[in-house]
Parts: sequence; structure tokens; C-alpha cells
Amino acid sequence: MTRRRVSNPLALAVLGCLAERPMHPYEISTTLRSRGKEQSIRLNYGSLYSVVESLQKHRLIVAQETRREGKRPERTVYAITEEARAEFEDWLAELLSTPTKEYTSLEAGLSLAPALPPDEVARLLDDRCIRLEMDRRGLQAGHEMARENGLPEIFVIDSMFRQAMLDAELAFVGGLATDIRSGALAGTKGWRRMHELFDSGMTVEQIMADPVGHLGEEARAWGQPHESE
Amino acid sequence: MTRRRVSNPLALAVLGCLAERPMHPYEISTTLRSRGKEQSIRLNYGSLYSVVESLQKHRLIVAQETRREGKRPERTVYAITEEARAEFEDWLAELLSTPTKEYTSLEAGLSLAPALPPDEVARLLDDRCIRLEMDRRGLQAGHEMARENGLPEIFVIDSMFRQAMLDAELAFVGGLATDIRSGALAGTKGWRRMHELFDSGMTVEQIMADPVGHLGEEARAWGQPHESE
DNA sequence: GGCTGAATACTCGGCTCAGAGTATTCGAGG
DNA sequence: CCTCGAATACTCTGAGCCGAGTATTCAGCC
Repeated sequence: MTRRRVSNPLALAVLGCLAERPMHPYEISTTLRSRGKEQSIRLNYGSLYSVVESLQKHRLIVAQETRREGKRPERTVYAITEEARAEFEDWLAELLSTPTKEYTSLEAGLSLAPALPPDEVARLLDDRCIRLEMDRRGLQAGHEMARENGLPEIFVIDSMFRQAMLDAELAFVGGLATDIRSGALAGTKGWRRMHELFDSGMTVEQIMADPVGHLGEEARAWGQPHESE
Repeated sequence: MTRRRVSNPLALAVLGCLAERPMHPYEISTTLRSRGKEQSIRLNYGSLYSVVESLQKHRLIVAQETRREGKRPERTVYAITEEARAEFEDWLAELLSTPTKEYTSLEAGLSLAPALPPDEVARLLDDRCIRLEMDRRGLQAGHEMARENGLPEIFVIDSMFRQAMLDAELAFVGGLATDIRSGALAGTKGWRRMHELFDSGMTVEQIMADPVGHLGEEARAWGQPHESE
């Protein structure tokens, strides 16, 4: 049991919608989309309907009426329960106040980066910078449009956060590419030497049998596991 | 089909290990842990074994031998295929060069934050800052320890990235809490007024029937969906 | 008045993933 | 020499998630 009865953030958004007024699932999805929330909360039909069902099972929402309009498929309108209003606020408060470890793909990539030669990594990171800058311009344009439409910052705060993170990533990645090329990043010399040895047909095992001999004094501690807690 | 035959980043780490030498799954897991990669790549047994099976199914790794040592459970040693070496490098290059949209829980929280009153949000964000600073100290300590052990920066670059992101989050969240309290964040006045009306028993629907009347001139555009692409 | 494409409103099956549980062996300490 | 906990090496099951697919209606346009 993952602490919360229902753990998908989409469920929180559903509760948020139903806290305003009863709706049927499809209406929830269009509401969320029209408010731009699907940028911040993963939304797709499969998850939506299973989340709704799960919320219902846990009595956080109740089916209010099932009716059909004309010959359209029938729609079930759900309402939030009193208990769930408290749950909603509590959960939202937790999201805001409590950081949780999140795994990003760049982090995964960086952790394995030494497997590629340094200059290639630098080139790939430059590539990334270009793409990040494009994304950034997109976000920026969205903010300008929001402002022109009189939509205040608080309603696009999630997007502003994304932009701040994007800026930080841009700064880090750009700096890293530079430091790899200049050698300012500690360990780059050994890293480069290692790939030269690979190119001349050596294997990791051969090199690691005598790191200092092959890579120089700086490689003395490389074999050792880095504990930390 | 999600582009890559196997999409879990753990699979990439597995290929990375097997690129060094053949191993059995449990050895892969201990290797990854001893190198601190489980901080950057989600690793647990269930996923490890299903990822290995999936890699095998797609002929990216092959079972080399199955042997038992004493009465220990038998272990299957896997080796990487030539094809998979290329796949590994290509995938890793993609991770580094191509940003992908990632959903974070804070972003989800921020997108729904207007549902709580501004002063409570500011308080929650202060809380978050405290916790972020604790996490930051932990990372910092890890880096100092790594340096003392002679482990160069390139081998903890993923952790340094995490720290950079953490710093950016800290700056954003701290600034946001301040701006909410000072009113420097556009829309805060209406946001606060709205919760005062809630407290006096009004519903979202009643307010939204006449936003300007209830919230003032700045709320003219609030009902409208914010398109942007 | 018939066609087309967008919008409405879901359903379904397969795949991934988590993580608790199991069974054995080894080493240290009393 | 016996026990107890840590390490070894997985297995299993159910929950969650995805997104392509389905079926219908409606508005616009020639």
C-alpha cells in the first residue's frame, strides 16, 4: 500500500475538479485540458477511468446519476464526498511541502556517461542545449500569451516552475560541456585516456587490473566502491 | 511500441554492466549499487529480472552459462551481444542529447495550488525549503566524501546534477513563498479574496457567475480557457 | 442530402513494475 | 558447536498504467 489509497496525481486533479462541481469523467478531462493542467499532470483516458473507479471504490467520490442525452453513450456524473475534501487538501499540502526523490532520464544518462568518450558526451550535451533552448522559447511564448490575455501568474505557476528548472538544466549542461572540453572537470584526463585504450583494443578488465599503470596516479581510487550512506 | 524495444532505463544500466564483462543478474545489482547508480536509476529486483528477461527475448543479451556453486540457487550468467553494444551507445546518446517531458510531483502540486489559500501555500513552501536544505546537505556531504576518497567529479556527475536542480528548486520555491506573501506574484489579491469568499460559504460556481463583481477588475479573463498549443 | 472530419464518451487487453516473500549459505560471536 | 543476522539469489502476484481502438453524433460544406 503506497501510503495514499489512490496514488496517481491524476486522482488529485480529479478531486480538484469535483470539488468545484459534479462532473462526468470526460468532462473532467476536457476541463483539465482547457486549463492547461495536462502539461503538469499526466492525463490519458485509460488512467482517468481507472483512477475514477478507484476513487469510487474508496468512497472518495460517488456516482450521482447515470443519464444519456439523445443517443450519446451514457455518462456517469460523479460528486466528491466530504471525506475526500479533507483528503484532497491534505494530499495537495503534502505534494507542496514534501520533496520526493524523482528519477529523470538525464540523471540516468549522466550516471552512465563515462561509458562514452568525453568529446562525444560534450557534443551530445551541446545538442541538448539547443533543444532545451527551443523548449524554453515555447514556454516563454506561452507566458507572454497568458499575460496578454490577462491571466495572472498564479495560474501558470507550474509552467513558470518548469521554466526555472529548464534554465537550471541549461546552465548545468552548458557548463558541463565546457568543463569537459577544457578539462576543468576532475577526472576528464583519465576518462579520455581510458577511451583511447578501448580504441586500441583493451578491455575494462585489463585496464582495471592495474589502473595506476594505465591511467596514471589520479586513477588510484577508481576501482573502489564509493560508499556514502 | 515505445520506440525502444526495451524502455526501462534499468535496461540501459544492465547493458552498461554487461559491456564490461558477463555477469549474473544479482551481480549486476550489487555492481550498480556499489557504484551508487541506484541513486540515479531505479533498481529493484522485480524490475531487474523482468528487464533481463526482456533483453534476452530481444536478443540484446544471451545466457552464457547456468551453474550452481555449492548448494546456492543457480545463477545464469548473461553476456551482451554485438548488436546491443550499438544499441547501448545509441540509447545513451539519446538520453544525453534529447530532453523528454518529465512530470514531477511539485509541478502537479503547483498546478493545483490555487485550491488552497495563498498563505497556507506560502507556509507549505517554506516547509519544503527546510526539507530541501536538508537533502542538499546530504548531497554535499557525499561529494566531500567522494573527493576525500580521490573519486573524481565525472563519477559523481549525476549527483552534481541533482544538486544543481535542487538548488534551482530551492531558489524558485523560496522566491515564490516570498512573492505570495508580498503580493508581488500577479493574481495573489484575487486568489486571496476568492478564499475569503469560500470561507463565507460561497461556491466556485457562484463566484464564477460574475467574477468581476466578486473579485474585481483583474478577474475579467479568469474564466476563459488559456489555450496556447 | 450526403460526406467528412472533429468531438464525444468510453473500453479493453496487454505490459510493466513494485516490492514483499522465500530459501539457502556464510561468518561472527558467545 | 550453535545460533542469529547478513548476504546471496531470485520468484511471484497483483496493481497500475497506457494508448490504440470503437462507436456514435454533430456541424459544416459542397
